[in-house]
Amino acid sequence: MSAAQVLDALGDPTRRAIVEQLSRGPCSVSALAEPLGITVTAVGQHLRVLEGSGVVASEKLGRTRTCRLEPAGLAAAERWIGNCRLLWESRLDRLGDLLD
Amino acid sequence: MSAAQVLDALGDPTRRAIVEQLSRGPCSVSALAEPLGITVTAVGQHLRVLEGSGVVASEKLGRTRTCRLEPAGLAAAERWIGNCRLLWESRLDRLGDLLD
DNA sequence: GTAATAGTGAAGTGATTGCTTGACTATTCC
DNA sequence: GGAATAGTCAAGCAATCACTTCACTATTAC
Repeated sequence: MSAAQVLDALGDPTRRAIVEQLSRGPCSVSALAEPLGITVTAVGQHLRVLEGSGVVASEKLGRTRTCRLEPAGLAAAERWIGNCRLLWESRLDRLGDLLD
Repeated sequence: MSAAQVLDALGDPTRRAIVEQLSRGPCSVSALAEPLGITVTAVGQHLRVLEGSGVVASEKLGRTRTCRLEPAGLAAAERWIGNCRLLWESRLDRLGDLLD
């Protein structure tokens, strides 16, 4: 669940659409595929990436797999981006202090 | 400077390394290329993507181009991820309330 | 002026990737 | 039992992508 894996996973528009859909609630594979206009096979491939990065979790009950968001995965990416931004902004702050 | 463009840009390990380097301070193109072990041409191509997404800004003085981080671009991606996560977490909270 | 430095542009290449089809394996419903 | 449903696996394909080399244009240094 490294930030690198998560950002790799979020670097694709279809996977972002899946994440957006899952943020509104758990979902089956075919329910994810339908609004995207792609096959369930394609969704399965994206899910493998999303699960591998820790952004999504799923479990199969009977013949349907239910997918849900894994907030900790998203949080890892948020921290990476936030850290870069804050590092830079603190530099800006120090520069501001120097100018005062 | 849409979140989609920023996440597309951050979906590549080399571009993330460039962002990490720039978070420690402004940098020339060749100074970015050296630790990465790639050509300045390759860095220039990545910079075009990063600038197009609003994560990086640069200006050319004389013959050297100085690149710096643009915090607003990173913030846009943070907001997108945070929004997905919070939407889902608030659902979890409501579920918790129901169970009480 | 000449030489070295910093970067840009065009073209090519090999690898990756997002997606499809077709065949197959459970599971549920009648 | 048989038919429909939900998903998985293996191959294959077209497009994108990250990177290179080579040629070229400023700018700076001697």
